Amino acid sequence: MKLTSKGRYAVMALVDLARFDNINPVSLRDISLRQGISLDYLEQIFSKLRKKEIVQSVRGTQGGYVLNKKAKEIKLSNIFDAVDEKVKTVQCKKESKKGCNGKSTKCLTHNLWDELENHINNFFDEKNLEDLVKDNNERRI
Amino acid sequence: MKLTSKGRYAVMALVDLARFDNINPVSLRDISLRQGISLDYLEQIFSKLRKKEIVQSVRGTQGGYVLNKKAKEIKLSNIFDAVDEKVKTVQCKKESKKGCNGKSTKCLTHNLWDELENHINNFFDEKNLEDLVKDNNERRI
DNA sequence: AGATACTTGACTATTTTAGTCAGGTTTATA
DNA sequence: TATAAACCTGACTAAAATAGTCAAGTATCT
Repeated sequence: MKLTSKGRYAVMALVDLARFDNINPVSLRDISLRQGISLDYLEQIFSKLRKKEIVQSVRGTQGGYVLNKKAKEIKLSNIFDAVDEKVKTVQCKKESKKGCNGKSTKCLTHNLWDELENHINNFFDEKNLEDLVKDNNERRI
Repeated sequence: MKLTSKGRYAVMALVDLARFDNINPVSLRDISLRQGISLDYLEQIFSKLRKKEIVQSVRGTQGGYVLNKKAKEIKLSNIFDAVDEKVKTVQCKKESKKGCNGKSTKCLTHNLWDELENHINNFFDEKNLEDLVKDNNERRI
C-alpha cells in the first residue's frame, strides 16, 4: 500500500506554490528546479490541477501558475482527487447490489475495508494547504 | 493508493479461519472455495503467516491450519507485516541524515507523509481478528 | 498404500507507475 | 513584430510491482 508519486508531487508542488502568496505567477520551471521534479511530469500534473480549478495559469513570458483559491480552502482531498490519486481498498464496490466475489453476500471483511477507506479519507479532508505551509515555516531553521 | 490483494486475502482468509474456533484445522482448499481465492496463492500467503507464527499447520489428511494465538491477540498490523503489506508514503526515509531529494533539508511535505503513515498504521494497530469476527457475526442475517 | 494436504521455489502475464518525447499554442516584452 | 518563455496536449515506453500459475515435492492420517 503506497502513495504514488503523482499525488506526492502534486502536494509538494502546491505547497511550494502556496508559499509565494499568490502575487506573481510561479513558473513550473522554478518548481521543477526547487523540488527536483521533472518539468514534463509537472506539466501533466498541473494540467489536471487546472481542470479542477485548483490553480490558474498565466501564459506568456513571466507566466506560470497561481492558486485559484485561498490555501485554506484547498484540502488535500481536493488535490488527490484532481490527480486521480484514489484510495482503493476493495474491488467489490461497484456491484453493490450483488455483494462481493459474485456471491450474494458481502465478503467477510467488506466493512473493514470501508472503514479503512474512510479513515484515510478523513485525514485528507482535515488537512489543507495552509496547514502544510504553516507547519513548514515553523519547522524551518 | 491501494491495498494489494495479498494483504486483503490474508485478512479474509484469517477471518474465515477464526470463525471455526480453533478446534479442527481448516484446509486451505475449503478457504479457497469459500472465499474464492486461488489455492496456490493461498499457499504462498499461509507460508508467510506460518513463518511469523500467526498460524500453525497440521499436515496429513484432515490437516489444515489453526490460529496460533487467540484471535484477540492478532492485530491487523501483525497480519500485514507477515505478508509484507507495508504502508509507504515517502521514499526519503532511509537516508534520514541527508534529508530528501539528496538535498540537505527535508522535503516540504516530509512531515505530512510521516503523519499519514502513522495515521494508517494506527488503524491497523487498533483492529484485531476478534473484532472482525464479531463485527461479521453481528451483521450476518 | 494411497489420498489428502501442506511446502517450496521458480516462472510469467498483466497492469500500473513514472516518467519521456514531440509538437504544438499563447503572450509579454524588447 | 519577432522571439523566447512558458503553457498545453497526447502519445509513447521502460521498469517495477502485482497477482497469480505451475511443478515437484514431503508429511501424515486412515
